[in-house]
Amino acid sequence: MITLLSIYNKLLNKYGYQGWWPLIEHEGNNPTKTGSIKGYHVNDYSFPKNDFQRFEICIGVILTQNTNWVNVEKSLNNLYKNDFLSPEKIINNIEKVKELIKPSGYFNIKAGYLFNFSKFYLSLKARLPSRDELLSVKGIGKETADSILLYAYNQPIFVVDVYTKRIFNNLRIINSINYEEIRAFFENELPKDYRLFQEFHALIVEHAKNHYIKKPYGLNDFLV
DNA sequence: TTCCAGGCAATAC
DNA sequence: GTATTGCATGGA
Repeated sequence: MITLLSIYNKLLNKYGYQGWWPLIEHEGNNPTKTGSIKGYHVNDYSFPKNDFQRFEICIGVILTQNTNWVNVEKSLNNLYKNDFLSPEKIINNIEKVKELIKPSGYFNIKAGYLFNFSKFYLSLKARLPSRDELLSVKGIGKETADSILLYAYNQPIFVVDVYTKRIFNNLRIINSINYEEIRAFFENELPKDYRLFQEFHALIVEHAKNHYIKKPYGLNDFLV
């Protein structure tokens, strides 16, 4: 009997704690994996520590839509150096935002997304948003909403990305491309622990980068 | 040069 | 519900 928990443990044994979500406003306790951001916090789930870190995570989640994380780091550093990692600054000068986030691609579209989210974020007045509220913001789809809830608000919501679908369909553990169906499967099979969900999703991404980029996917996959 | 990257919205069936 | 397309930079 293959359980999701057994797969999680195999991934953890092989790749170790991933330290997600990386933060630039924090001296991490492990070396940077790629790029310039060193704020990976290995086996420490006490982040975000404050509202600044929470907002930074949300911005990073939006910028990394269909984009390499190293490119997102460049944009985050640009925003940080120019003191643009706040909703007030973002809604105040959208043209400057476009310039600063160019490295992470789709900069015209994403600047609009950051504007929409910043307006929404301010309207919350620091309270926890619901999933439906997040999904009502143009630019926030299912994966982005769930990533924000899981990593910025520590809510036990399982994030389903293209890698999750690729790996678990390939292993014949699921047979579905439906987002909500897959999310429900993981959330029902696993203990509802946000720390487990954060680590599991990060490990899925790491495993996919190693074995699920080039076809045939997962040849000799050690997970099963 | 080509391919890919921690998606989303709009559109067409 | 599912499939297709535009959005863009930068690294392998």
